[in-house]
Amino acid sequence: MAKTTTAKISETAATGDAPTGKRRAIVEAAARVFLTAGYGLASMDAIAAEAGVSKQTVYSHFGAKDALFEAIVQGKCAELMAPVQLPGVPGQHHKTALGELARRFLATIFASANMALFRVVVAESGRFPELAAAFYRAGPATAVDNLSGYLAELDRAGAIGVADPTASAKLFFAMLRGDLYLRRLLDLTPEPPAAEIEPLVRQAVAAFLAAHAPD
Amino acid sequence: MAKTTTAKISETAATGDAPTGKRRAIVEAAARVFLTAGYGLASMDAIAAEAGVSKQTVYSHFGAKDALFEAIVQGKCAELMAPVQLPGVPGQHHKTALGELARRFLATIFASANMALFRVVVAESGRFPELAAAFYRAGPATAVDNLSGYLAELDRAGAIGVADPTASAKLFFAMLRGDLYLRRLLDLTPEPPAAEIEPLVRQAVAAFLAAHAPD
DNA sequence: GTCTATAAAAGGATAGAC
DNA sequence: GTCTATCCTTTTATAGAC
Repeated sequence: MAKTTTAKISETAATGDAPTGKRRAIVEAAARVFLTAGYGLASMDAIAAEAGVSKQTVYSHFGAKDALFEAIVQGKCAELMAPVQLPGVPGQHHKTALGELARRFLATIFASANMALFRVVVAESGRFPELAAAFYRAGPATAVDNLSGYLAELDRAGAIGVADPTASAKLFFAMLRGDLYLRRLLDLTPEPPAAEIEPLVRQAVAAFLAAHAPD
Repeated sequence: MAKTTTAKISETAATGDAPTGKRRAIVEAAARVFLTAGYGLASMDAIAAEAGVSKQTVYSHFGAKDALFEAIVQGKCAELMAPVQLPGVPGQHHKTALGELARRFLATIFASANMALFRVVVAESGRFPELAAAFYRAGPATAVDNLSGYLAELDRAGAIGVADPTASAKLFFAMLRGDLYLRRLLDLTPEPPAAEIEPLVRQAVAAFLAAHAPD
């Protein structure tokens, strides 16, 4: 609809960005297809059709199926883990701060888009080891780094007792993932509402603090 | 080799078991191919070749690709989770018993064969929801059931304080999986030796007991 | 039951016009 | 840059001989 006929509007930046929006359409379509069908069963035909462009256009932009897959997954890794940052408010009590972090963490990792990404990365970890490493760095490793710094502060302040901040941070997130993470990975249960994660947060924070009493 | 020519030895039970051992060969070959390539990229040709039989023989036994996949995964689910049973020795101290259970649990879930199975089940959970459910029941659910019964006993005996045995059992296994489970899922690290899981066991048991003090 | 073809379709990738 | 049409390979599944 709305043909521009022969007039060539120069809206294309040399390398990357939206020629007419087709590249963006391809990226979004590829994300949908790859994250639902998986790498093996996703077809370039299906991606082109979903994007509303020809297959050749897809190849012009990304060259090959594996390159397109890598581009999609790398992009998703960068964007989806952003919310899991440091506790936030500086003056608040550490129990409150940990609870806040826990809620944001669980909301992020249990989100359907994030679960779909993780499933695909896990499935293709053998064929695309760099993607698995990128996912781990962008997600779990970043979360642990942030929390361990905060735990070290709390230990210095005498609020809690933490001998190995990194190990304790890993333990904290592990307690939060819990059994529900397995059920989400296996697609046995839908994205849980806030009411359902609240008991998990309480259990994990309480257990963590009990295991890290000061002194 | 060793032709039986026309003589038909009646060693074939009506439905399931080894005609000449070919069915077994197909099952083992299909397991290898499916667990390394994944469902989408695994081909019936590759399975037949790996088994050393013709493709038609594979189809004669299992009918279709998805049926073969289901048979393989169901079989693996049943066999691989067997070692994760109750603590074992009846008279021992609960701290020792939990440590023993923890070691067996981690050795089981971190085993390469088990990780490969889990990756495939996760990847295909959308297309084969029954397999995902079967895996969860045979593995995590069974482990939790066993432990929660033991925890309830310990609580009645006053050894530890457990308000919700199921929730506490889930927490225990969650602490054990920890960060290393993610790294194993993503194939970022090989099967860890006993020396590497020992600190995790100690950390988890200590934290669990600290969080479940009696009274 | 098992094998050697073969059918029928789908997939990744490319050529050439506009 | 984008499209249509096409090449070649692989794939699932089946027919028919032994």
